Amino acid sequence: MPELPEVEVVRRGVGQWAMSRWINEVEVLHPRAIRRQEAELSSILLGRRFSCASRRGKYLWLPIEDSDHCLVVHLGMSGQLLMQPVEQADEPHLRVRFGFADGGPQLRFVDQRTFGFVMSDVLVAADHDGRIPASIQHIARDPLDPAFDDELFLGRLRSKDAEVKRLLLDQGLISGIGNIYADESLWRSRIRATRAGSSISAVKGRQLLADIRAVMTEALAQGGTSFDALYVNVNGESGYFSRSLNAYGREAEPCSRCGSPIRRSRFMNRSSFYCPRCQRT
DNA sequence: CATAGATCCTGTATGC
DNA sequence: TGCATACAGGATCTAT
Repeated sequence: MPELPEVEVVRRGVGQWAMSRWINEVEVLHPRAIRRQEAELSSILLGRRFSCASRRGKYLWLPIEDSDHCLVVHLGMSGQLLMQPVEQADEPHLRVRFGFADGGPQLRFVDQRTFGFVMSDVLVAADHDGRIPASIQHIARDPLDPAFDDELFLGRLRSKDAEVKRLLLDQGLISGIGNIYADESLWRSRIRATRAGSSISAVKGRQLLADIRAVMTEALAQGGTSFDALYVNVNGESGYFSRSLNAYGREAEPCSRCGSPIRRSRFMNRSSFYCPRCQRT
């Protein structure tokens, strides 16, 4: 599932291959993928160029040159942004095609489970620098953002009685974390997912934040190696299986720290993996 | 407001 | 072999 590191790899790929090229085609193959705004999408994009690729948490956006608009992209669970040659056959779950006047590789949005989307949006002033899409103003900065406010996050985390894992998954509190990196970060910090945010000490909270950054930075470093010129290689799944996971997906396998079998439990309609010995509370 | 749970979706894996 | 069910989970919505 694409989380912050995977989305960042996509951002770099799109930023390298889809910028400053005149857009002359927007073809929508599935209305759900664009939240039913086909007319807006075409009108803001045709005859224009993307100027750069930005990201906050799991959200990507591509500002449009000489415009207040942008293309917002969320990969959901199974979304992919691919750069594909024009002659390449359509993918089975191709949802939107963006073609360029230079006849070079197309930008394609492919999504099996249709939780992802691409949509047009207006850019508005952000709290500090630059502008962000209006629809993601409620998304908190992510832990790799230089402007992320550690103390603000820790204060909010420690003021809530909700379970710490749910708080990590709350994109309004800290963005970019999904089920996999939540489990991995909690494993590193030896914190049980069900613990209340208010029970986390300031010291432990800082350690958790450091572990979140460490696991994401390591994943990003590994994701970057599989990058290919014509294929923005982030389908979220293929990359991360090659990574060194300590908890996620390792039910019944020995904890790499203490040897106890990793356990799995249901939580928030999804699986949680943890070491019952290392993560006592 | 805070919190907990349901819901969207479809390909793959598993059970009988 | 065939059919039914479980599972994956990001974000949003609903109910309490």
